[in-house]
Amino acid sequence: MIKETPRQRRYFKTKATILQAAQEIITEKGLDGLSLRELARRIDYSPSGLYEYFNSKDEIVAAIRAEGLELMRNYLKRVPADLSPAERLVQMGLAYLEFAQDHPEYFRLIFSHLTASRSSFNQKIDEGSPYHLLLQAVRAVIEAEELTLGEEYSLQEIAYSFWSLVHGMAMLRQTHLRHFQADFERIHRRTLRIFAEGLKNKQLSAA
Amino acid sequence: MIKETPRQRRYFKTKATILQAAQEIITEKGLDGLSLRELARRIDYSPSGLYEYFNSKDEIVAAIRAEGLELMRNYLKRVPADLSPAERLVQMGLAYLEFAQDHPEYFRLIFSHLTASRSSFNQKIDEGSPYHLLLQAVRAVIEAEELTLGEEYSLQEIAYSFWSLVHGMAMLRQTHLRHFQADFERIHRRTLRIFAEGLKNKQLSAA
DNA sequence: TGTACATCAGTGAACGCGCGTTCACTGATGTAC
DNA sequence: TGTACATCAGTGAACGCGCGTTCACTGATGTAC
Repeated sequence: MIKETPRQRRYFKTKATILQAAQEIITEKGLDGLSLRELARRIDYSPSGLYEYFNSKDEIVAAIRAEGLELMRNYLKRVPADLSPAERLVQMGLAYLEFAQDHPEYFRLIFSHLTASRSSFNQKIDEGSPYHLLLQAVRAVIEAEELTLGEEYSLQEIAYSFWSLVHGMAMLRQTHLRHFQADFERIHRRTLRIFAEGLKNKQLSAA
Repeated sequence: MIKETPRQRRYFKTKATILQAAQEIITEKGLDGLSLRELARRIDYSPSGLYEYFNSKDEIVAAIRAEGLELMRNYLKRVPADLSPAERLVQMGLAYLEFAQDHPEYFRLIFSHLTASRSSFNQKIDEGSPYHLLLQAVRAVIEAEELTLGEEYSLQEIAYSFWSLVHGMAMLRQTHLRHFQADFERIHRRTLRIFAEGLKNKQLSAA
């Protein structure tokens, strides 16, 4: 194993400090509110000093986006494996919503700029990606019920629909319904459950 | 009827020109790309001249947002009334998606800043608002089937779910899945149909 | 262990940019008699 | 219809701001002998 020199340790520590401060600013003021000057001010640094660690502002933002994506993955992976497939799918959706609620700025950051690496259903899915986790959960429901899907409405399309549903809930809650008071948690749980139960319906492909 | 003076006519015409140019810029470069200087340049005007018609940049943006909302309403109102209630609901969702696809910048503008005027399910709904149109379509489906809803999962919650579904589809398509190739139109139609048919299921409230 | 040197981390000033808004102004348009 | 005056639409320069990035630099830290 390679030993870390003090210099390297210091380097990584500073880098982490920068990212943390940047994340705080984004949380407080949104992505538009992030400037290198303020970032430097916050950690008692000169703006030019940041260029020792990152080549541009974009690079900093990209690093934070990656952190956010990792955090989101963790929310989804935290869902227990020993639930019934349908209930697991529901919990998956709720975890997605919880992430969006707990870390709205990460959520916005991820979806405002990060474009999917795949460009069609045929391409290989990045294992461990949020979408992959979701797709597996949907697959488990289908397989548990020994359903055969209509050729048209494939597994991936169902996963996409489920994703759209929770994504829309998360987005609306953050934007248009920001000040709307309701027991969203209960509504979401009920809706997702109906969706998951609906998957068991043999007539899926007949619509 | 009050006669329009030439001065007034000219005034409204210029105002419209400004808004149109602003809308074009937003379409081309997004909201962040809109500046009063460029706007003025485009219509051969000085930036300060704009203040004859609007008190601030925000006022211009707000005017455009209102236009966008009106346009969206038109998309939804265009859905024929003589369809079966379920099919009408489906068409409503597709119209929403079509609007988002045709006018992505309007769509983003509306949902990035415009906050719902209501703050709970109990408050009165603004008639003619997109949400009101949607809610009526959902109501028609329920009534046509003579269903009684479980007390918990009310009409408005169903409308909210449907809205979330189409909203998520629209958002994902514009952001994360921007470069993803698929027959979205077909997938959307199928999914919305399943949703609408699902509403007829008596067990709705038992989930 | 001490010294000479190389590398490194961080600074401060400056560049060049575009922004929204204000304000004193002027020439054109409309109005009253 | 002509004239004197008021109103109006639009200009151009300036204010004050904050931005990302570059660059010559310096003092601190590490390295080789």
